[in-house]
Amino acid sequence: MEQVTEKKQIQNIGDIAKELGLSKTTVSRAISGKGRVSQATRKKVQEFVSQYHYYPNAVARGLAEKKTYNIALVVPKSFTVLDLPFLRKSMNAVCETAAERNYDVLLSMSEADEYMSLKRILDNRKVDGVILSRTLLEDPMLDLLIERQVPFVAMGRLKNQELYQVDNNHVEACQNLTALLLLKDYRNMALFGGELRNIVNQSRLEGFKKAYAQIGAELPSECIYLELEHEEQLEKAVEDAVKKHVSCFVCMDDALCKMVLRRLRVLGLRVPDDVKVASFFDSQLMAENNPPVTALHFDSEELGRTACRQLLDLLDGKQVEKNICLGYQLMMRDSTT
Amino acid sequence: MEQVTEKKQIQNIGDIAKELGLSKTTVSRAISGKGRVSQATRKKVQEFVSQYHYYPNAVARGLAEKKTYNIALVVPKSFTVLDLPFLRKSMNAVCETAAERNYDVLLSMSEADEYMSLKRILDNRKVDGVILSRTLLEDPMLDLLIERQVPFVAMGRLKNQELYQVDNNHVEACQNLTALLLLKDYRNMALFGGELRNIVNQSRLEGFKKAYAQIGAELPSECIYLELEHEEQLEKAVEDAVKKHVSCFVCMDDALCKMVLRRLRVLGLRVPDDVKVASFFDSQLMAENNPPVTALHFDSEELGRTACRQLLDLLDGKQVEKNICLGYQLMMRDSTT
DNA sequence: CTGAAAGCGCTTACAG
DNA sequence: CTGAAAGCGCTTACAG
Repeated sequence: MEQVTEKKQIQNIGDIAKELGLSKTTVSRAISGKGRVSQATRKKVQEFVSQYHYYPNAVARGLAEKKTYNIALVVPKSFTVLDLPFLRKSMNAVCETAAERNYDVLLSMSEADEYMSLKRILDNRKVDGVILSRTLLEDPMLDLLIERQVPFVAMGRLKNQELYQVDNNHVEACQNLTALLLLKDYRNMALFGGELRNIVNQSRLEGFKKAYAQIGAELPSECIYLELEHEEQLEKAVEDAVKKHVSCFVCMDDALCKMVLRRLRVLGLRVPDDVKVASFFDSQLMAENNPPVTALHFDSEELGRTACRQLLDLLDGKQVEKNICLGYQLMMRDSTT
Repeated sequence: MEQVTEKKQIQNIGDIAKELGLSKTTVSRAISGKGRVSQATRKKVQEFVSQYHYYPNAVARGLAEKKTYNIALVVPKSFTVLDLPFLRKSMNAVCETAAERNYDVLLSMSEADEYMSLKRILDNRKVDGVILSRTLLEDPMLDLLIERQVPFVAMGRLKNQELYQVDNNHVEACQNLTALLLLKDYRNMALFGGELRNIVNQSRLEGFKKAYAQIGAELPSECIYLELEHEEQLEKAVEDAVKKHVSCFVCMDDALCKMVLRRLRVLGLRVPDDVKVASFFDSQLMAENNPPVTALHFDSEELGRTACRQLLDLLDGKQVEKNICLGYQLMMRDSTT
């Protein structure tokens, strides 16, 4: 009476075992590749599996192995418009690298000092490890991760060098760009920077200072404007710098740089004829500006890929370098000629 | 000899049952709230649980219930710079809404016509449902989702109205903005649009046309430039429009609008004195432009929140509206005065 | 109201 | 090389 002519529904290894007259154990081993199974049996199982498009239930496997095959990627909830291409590219690279090793990425979007989203994920035991997309001084999330003993990797420099981290060499990059500008004899420089709570801004400041030390020039401390967040603060800083006859405006990132450029335009100062402009962070907007802006470029895909590999290797129990340092490019453009 | 004075490690409901002299069944029921448990027992369990910061293993629960408490969020891998704030905000809203209901979000980044990332996630049975962040005509991902019978919701209009989708009323929004411009007597209009494969661009075109029909004016078919992707194509289109004495440049999105503005500047045409400009998609860049650009604004957080609720309700077996339509705002700014 | 038992779909000692 | 059995940490009929 029943119609059983349809293609059998294969839901789990039990079904396969029944069809093939094997035990679940053997089927499991043939699929996973772990444990010894005869060539013939393995081939039989594998052919069956691919014929029926069977994929083992990753959740069940995880439960048995006490793993989840998921990692969490923590990204800032709010970000300036201009930082996003960088973030997106590194997210892309993380996802791709994870997928290559059959891991999935859980998204945790949170603001600074807010880690409930990550806490929920850890409480629910949904991930094997975590990737942090930026680093802050005194980040409560770090304490949470350390307390829970969850393996994690930070994209960006961390205060504690014993923690896993991967970063571009911002210090050296900023030092080199600053030194080049000094060598071009752009001596009246000003530096515009954001929150020093972002460790990357500390690195940038450090690089800037090192260039002066290297060249043997005196640091223009009165022209270093930091903790700039709002447009008004920046406008005041730019005006102050103009009063001090600054002729080379160095910005810590592209968002600040965009505001500086806008302000200079309002003040009627032309780039590069009247003043020079450079940025410690590149983006499409820097390249597209008229004139194009000299900037430091970082490969965000490489950053994401490296961080993800580092974490997955760590999860696999491999020996992993704690402190990986990546390179940078100096994009010399018209704004500093 | 042994030191057992430390706080006991509570790993699972078995441990709790042992400590409290109850069965795992009762503990499970007390925690989940399902099934009858006496007030006293429930209280005892709950107090124990919160004292020991115990959280049930979501993966194990999922396996038993045949659920994962995960959803996948599919976002485009490559996106123009300017689209991102919109995407990020809706992603944010999806994550928050999911978290409120104790669901997590798996990130699937993929290009058009490429669905391996999603396929992997579905094959591995890692999610209960899927949210699509944009809609395309003839999207192979849709076929995959339908074939696999995975519940999903699209942010954006779908050709098949029987599928779950939530969208802003782009047609009406574009119609209204166009009509307002026509009523202001900006009759020499041109429309600049991207790929019609993006369904939202179809809606925009439809709205534009409807406004002409509504006002009873003749559609300037020769000034409708579509499928513009590369800057050169757009430049040619702008020049052609200028030749045809177009005085109001309407752009389908902010990215195109930015290019149009740049081109008009190069051609020495001032906004709004010489020509007017409007965009069917708002962003920070439109508001910050000099002059600020009239544009249609959509609440991306509302979009994400609504899509996520729709999906989670669907997964809960609730009755869900198939076709949700959200509003819009007309941001009338200096570029059209 | 409570519990023993079976089950979710896997893995993995252990024994043969 | 292969398999029966126990286990991962939960849920949920079923019985009392």
